[in-house]
Amino acid sequence: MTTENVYNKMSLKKVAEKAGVSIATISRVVNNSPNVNSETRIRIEKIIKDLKYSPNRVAKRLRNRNASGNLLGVLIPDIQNPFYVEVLRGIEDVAYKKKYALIVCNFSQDETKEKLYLDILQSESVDGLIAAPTHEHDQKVISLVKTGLPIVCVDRGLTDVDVDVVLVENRKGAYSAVDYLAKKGYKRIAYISGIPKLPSSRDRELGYRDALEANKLPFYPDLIRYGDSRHESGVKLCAELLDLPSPPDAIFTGNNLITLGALETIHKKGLKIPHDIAIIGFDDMYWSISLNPPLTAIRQPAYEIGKCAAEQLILRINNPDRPTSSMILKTELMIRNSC
Amino acid sequence: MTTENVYNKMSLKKVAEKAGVSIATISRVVNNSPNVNSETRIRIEKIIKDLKYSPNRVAKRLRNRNASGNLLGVLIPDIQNPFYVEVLRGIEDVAYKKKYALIVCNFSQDETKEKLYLDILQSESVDGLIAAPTHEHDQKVISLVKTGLPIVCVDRGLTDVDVDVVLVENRKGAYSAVDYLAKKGYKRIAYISGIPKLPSSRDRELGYRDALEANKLPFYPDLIRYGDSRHESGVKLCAELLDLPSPPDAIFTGNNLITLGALETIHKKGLKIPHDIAIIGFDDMYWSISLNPPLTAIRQPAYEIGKCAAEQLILRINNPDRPTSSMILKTELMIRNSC
DNA sequence: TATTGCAATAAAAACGTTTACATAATTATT
DNA sequence: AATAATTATGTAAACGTTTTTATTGCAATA
Repeated sequence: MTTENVYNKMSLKKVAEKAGVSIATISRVVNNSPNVNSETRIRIEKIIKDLKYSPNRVAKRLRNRNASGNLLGVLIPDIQNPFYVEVLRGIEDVAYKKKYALIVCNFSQDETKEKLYLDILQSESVDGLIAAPTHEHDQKVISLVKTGLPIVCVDRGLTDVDVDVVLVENRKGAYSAVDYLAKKGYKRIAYISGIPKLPSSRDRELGYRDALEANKLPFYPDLIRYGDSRHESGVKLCAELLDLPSPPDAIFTGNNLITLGALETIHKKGLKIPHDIAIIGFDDMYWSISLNPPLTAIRQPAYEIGKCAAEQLILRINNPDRPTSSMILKTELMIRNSC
Repeated sequence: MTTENVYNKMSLKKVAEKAGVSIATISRVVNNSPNVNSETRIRIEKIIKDLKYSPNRVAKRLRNRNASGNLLGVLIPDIQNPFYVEVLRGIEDVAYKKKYALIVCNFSQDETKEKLYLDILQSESVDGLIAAPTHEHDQKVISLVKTGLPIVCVDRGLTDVDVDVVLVENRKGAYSAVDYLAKKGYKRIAYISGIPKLPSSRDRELGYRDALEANKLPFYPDLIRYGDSRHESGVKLCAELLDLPSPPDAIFTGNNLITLGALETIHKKGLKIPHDIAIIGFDDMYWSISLNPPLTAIRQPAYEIGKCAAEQLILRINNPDRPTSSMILKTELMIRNSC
């Protein structure tokens, strides 16, 4: 285990020595600043290439804190959820194009972890942050916004503070799911909600209730269950519902992971979908078609959410004074065979 | 949009001024260095707390490059593959415990992107790197290893260089899958391979051939198809196989995404699993049980791979001269109903 | 009392940049 | 031809740390 090359890393200084010129000049050619003689520029460019010099991003960030460090922070609640993976892909694709690297922090719905990661991100002087806060009163994120750090919230908004946000029509989406169920003739429609303090969960509940009302279906408090947006919640709450004296004939699941959990329970009980129980999920997955049976679901444009968020963020970084914007993306009902 | 607090960030200097003492002393108390008067220490600790000082990680990394920067790089080939997501979770859990942050780079099987990300990672002075290189002769990663940067490879090894590695018994795993198929009486077993230049794909092919031979089944070159480890590969190559004059009666799929793609094709064609065609996948997913039908698969301990890799890496960072190690983890046959 | 040793602290350099300012050399303007 | 304006380059400070070296004060030793 030799460590020969570790200390070989090039620096402006070394290039400057080689070129017999000051480091300022090198810096100028690296950054395409004006006021450098074109012959010198060409000569230096060659040397830079020969020496394989590339600027040190750490020094750069230290020097110009919060600008041109080319580093973005991403704070997501649950990397196990395919929805966030897609969002991440969207972010990553635009970040890559614009030469930004990403510090990805997955806080696993754990507020302590979230706080720690936000501190780290700040301490790393990221140029900007894309975050899905734990809830709309997330103090830590709010104070970070107040700090002036460019931030875009995805999936979840923030109250009491003016911030860019990209969301999805949760209420409408949920409405269309439950309405579809009702129109199909299901009478006892249950809702398994994700973490109730999330605005998105609440909006979906609102859509659920809207649709019941619009279809003149009674609302049974027993048929709504609150979980924590995880697979286990789906497993457990679905079992509770099915074990009810008068169980539901259809279930609307609040997110990806809950859907998967609910399916697991249904299959374990040997129930037939949609004959014994129908199911419709909020959040589609590209392999929903391979489920048993192919899952009918509300598709969120996850990739686009990430893409828009990253674009918004970069716009804000380059122009901190632009007015804040909220983008609300549309959902889509993907009809397959689970109801 | 006020930016009031941006420049308020505390620094050693500001704390030192407040405390009427030099920044060296502050640094010493922050790092629990010896030789500081215990009264002074207590007094300063209070001030640090009052002022909410926390050290700047960027400056720290610039000062001690490649040590105690508390930043790790992760280079993964495809974030859409649930396998890597699990690996990432494993890495993240141990990183979090040891106070490391992660720069996650997903190169989407794109070598250009991979190179760029490796440059960035190096330029960010990460303390160490966990990587799944594009293939075993990956020059860029090899040269990075030679540089002395602590690296551990996951899922894929590296030739011509001594590096820590955590792998899985690919050949044995594939063998047990195909052997299971053969013992069940399937005669024409196909294999849809991931990218053939990956050692893991080749090892799985070896296991496939071993099992055919051990079960005295003929090897039909037509029944082996090479793809690129993506969903689309599974869709397309599975269709090719099914359209053969004499199609296979069972398919062994080389990874997660290929499995999902193959399932999609099978379902689209209206074929019944396992009646019309059997399938067994390399890589389990926690929702495999919810597939149609529940999928029989070879489980890789993905989370553990990530966990081990991160542990190895941190050990190496703390002791660069320890001998390199390779960990080979076991696979497990998860029997369900797809064959 | 003069020397030594030790503990506590300060001073300063270094990491690799960018940039405001200063200076030198060249060109344009009158 | 003298001056102003412009261009090219250099110098040095700053970003926030850690660490080596230097300095101070004080107690212990002879």
